[in-house]
Amino acid sequence: MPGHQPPRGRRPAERKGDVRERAILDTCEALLARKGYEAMTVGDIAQGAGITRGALYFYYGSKQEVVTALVARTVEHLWERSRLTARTDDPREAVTAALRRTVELWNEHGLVMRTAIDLSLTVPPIGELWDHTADLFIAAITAVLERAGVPTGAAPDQAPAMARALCWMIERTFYHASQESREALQEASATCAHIWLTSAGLVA
Amino acid sequence: MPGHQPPRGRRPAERKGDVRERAILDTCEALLARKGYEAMTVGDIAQGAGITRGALYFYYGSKQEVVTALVARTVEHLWERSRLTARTDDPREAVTAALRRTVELWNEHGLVMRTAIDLSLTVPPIGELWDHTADLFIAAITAVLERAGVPTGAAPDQAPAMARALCWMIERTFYHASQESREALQEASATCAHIWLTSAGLVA
DNA sequence: ATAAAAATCGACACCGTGTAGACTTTTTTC
DNA sequence: GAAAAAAGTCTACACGGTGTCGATTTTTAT
Repeated sequence: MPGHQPPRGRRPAERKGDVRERAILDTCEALLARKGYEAMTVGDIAQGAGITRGALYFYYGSKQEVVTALVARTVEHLWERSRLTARTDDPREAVTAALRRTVELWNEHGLVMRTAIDLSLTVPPIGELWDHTADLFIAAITAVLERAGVPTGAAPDQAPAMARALCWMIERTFYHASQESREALQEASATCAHIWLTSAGLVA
Repeated sequence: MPGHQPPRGRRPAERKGDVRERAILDTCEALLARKGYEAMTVGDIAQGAGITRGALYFYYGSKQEVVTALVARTVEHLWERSRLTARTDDPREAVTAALRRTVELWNEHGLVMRTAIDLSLTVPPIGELWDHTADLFIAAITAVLERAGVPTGAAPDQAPAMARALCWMIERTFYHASQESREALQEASATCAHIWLTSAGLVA
């Protein structure tokens, strides 16, 4: 975790396999875009990465494992970005900042994010990854709601429950919009912002 | 469509195949609950319905077709229920009535509804079925919002766009809750009601 | 009763998966 | 820089699920 372990000499202490691994994940992402999860075969991925099926199984035990690794790589990115987001005291500003960031994430990683959502049910490790990601968002939304004066508590009309519903609204709305176009994503963002602000009592 | 064609004699003019078809769909639903879509095999369904794989292919061309038929049967039910819902003039009442109905639907058909959502991407006919269903809900929500004074128009903070976002919020929230318990569904309903009412301007 | 239509079966060919064992390349160690 | 170990790669195979075909039996209509 802390690591990086800058190679003692000045040349790459990078295993050949590390390069292959990245090639596999990149190919997987490309194929996901071109053919979709179902149609994509282990042979396809191997071929795209310039090796045979047999060799691929040296790295990953199944198609699911490959995709899980891809999702993990992407989701790592999301967490990174969340951590780096500037804190602000004004709830209104927090909402627009959060949604702007979300638009960026979906623009860059929409495909993998949609795949993660689709596979959450069937591939448990992906489900956990995505649940954790959602929890981060929910926590962030909860914080904003509370700062805006929505009471904390377990009741269905208090911050945590509302944050969960708003999170699902955003997830699903962006999920659909990201299949359409950048503009759709932009509008989706505006709509979500409006509902979020209204339900936080921040709109007269 | 109008039909029924009450059998001339007093015996069933019901093809043997009609019974089998129902048996297949019922078995499919049971297996979906027990093993999930991926794990369920055409052989399993056939066996459960008391026939061989070969015979099943006489009725349906693939596992996807079977599930599509099951979704169609269920969705038919949803449309039916929507049509029979009493019209009311008070928006507040309309919201609670709509959500009460939604809770009932998810209680009864949660499994198939979740399956339909999961397969919307990969099985186009199911995608169409579900899109159409969603459109009905969106139209209903739009109507309530407009009656509550939210302006009509294509802008992201006007009725149609908001209705879409609210629909996705409800879908996703209920999707998750229906995996938990009846109580979760009940609370989900309360939270959605609160956000819906607030964003319609119906909560002081 | 008989002919047509509907339903069922078993066998087969195909395709994707995952594993095993032999072989080659890269890295480490002395 | 040679030998040993580790990492990487390949081909071949066995398995399981799919969808199709032609033969056969059962049901329905006349």
